[in-house]
Amino acid sequence: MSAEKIKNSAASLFAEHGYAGTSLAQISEQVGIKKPSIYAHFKSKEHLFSALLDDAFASELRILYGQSSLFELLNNYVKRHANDALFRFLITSSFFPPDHLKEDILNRYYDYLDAMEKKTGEILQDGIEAGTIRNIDIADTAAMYTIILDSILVELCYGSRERTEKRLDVSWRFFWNSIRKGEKEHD
Amino acid sequence: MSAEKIKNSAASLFAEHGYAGTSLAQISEQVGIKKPSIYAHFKSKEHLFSALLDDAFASELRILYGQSSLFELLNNYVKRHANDALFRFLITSSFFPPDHLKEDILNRYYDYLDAMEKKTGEILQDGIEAGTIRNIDIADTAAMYTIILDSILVELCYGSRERTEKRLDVSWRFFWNSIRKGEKEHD
DNA sequence: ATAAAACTAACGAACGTTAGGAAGGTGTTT
DNA sequence: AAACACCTTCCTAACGTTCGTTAGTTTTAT
Repeated sequence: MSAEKIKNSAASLFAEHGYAGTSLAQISEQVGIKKPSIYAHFKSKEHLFSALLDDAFASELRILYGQSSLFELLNNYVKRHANDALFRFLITSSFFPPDHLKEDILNRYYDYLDAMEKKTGEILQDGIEAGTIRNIDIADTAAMYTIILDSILVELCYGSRERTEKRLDVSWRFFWNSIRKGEKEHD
Repeated sequence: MSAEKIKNSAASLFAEHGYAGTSLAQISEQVGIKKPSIYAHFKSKEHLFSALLDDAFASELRILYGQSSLFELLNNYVKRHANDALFRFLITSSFFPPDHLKEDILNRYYDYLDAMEKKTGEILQDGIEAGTIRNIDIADTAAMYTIILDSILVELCYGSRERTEKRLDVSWRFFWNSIRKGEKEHD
């Protein structure tokens, strides 16, 4: 299916150069078709972008709900960033949305964050009940987890793998050290 | 001076719409001159952008070196974001640089981060010697501080003041709680 | 008088988009 | 089985607009 090829190319190009910085000519060239052929599959540049957004948010939610470990979820983001153009597209578009979709994207992103804080809260609650996590304030801790996640996403944007891994290591040690159960809470 | 007016308008437009998303027509219109008049002050769109970058990095370093409190430095970022277009321009351009300057910006941004981690390390060292901070690993802690800073910058990008303040509050409590001296380290 | 800073006019290139038609496959009617 | 209409997908050609930029000229200030 050529529509899928268009989506793939568009996702990686939008992710790298942004909405305004990506032309239909670039996309069609990467796919190997002529520029107007895109219109056989998508009504406009905006519609193509919106279709990608739908895919990206849906995919992200699916992955989120399949996760049950806070560390693995973080790790999952790092791993996917290298190969998943749709994921990179989503990060870029959330950080830097085109004008006409700013509000829409923001709302959907906040919805996603809410879903994630809810999910995070559930995992924390499980940990408390299982006795592996101290009796922390769940809302605050979930918020702190989101903070760490965002900082990981930032580092992913800059593209240095080693910096990201280091950041993941440091932030997780701080975070885990703050919530884990144990007689000695700092090393 | 009209060159300054151009810089101001360009900074806020670049910050909001990005390099590719901002046209010289928009800039000149906001300044109140005709489009070609920009060329009396800047050789090209790229040169205008580069001039802004120089200003922004210089300004940021100056502010960084004038700071002596880790919390105040964070707070300073939040406060400036509302009024300082050059600062917003710097964040946007660092997160999402135009292609032809990607490498240059990245290097300068890393230099800035290094300067900040160094400065952070000094402040932490002072705190340890003064007895207000525990005997933590300075490099790790400075890295963690940068993580928190980045997450604040992310939230600033999304523009919700209250979310930013909440994030500042939560992250600082976690951070400070992890490094401050005190018989009881968690509430 | 001289130089800087603004203007009008226009350039070629690139943009997103539309019109109109050719090629190929699918299913229905004779 | 052959002929038909139909729809999808791709094409070429071209549209109007906007882009960054240049040339040449006039205004403004020193």
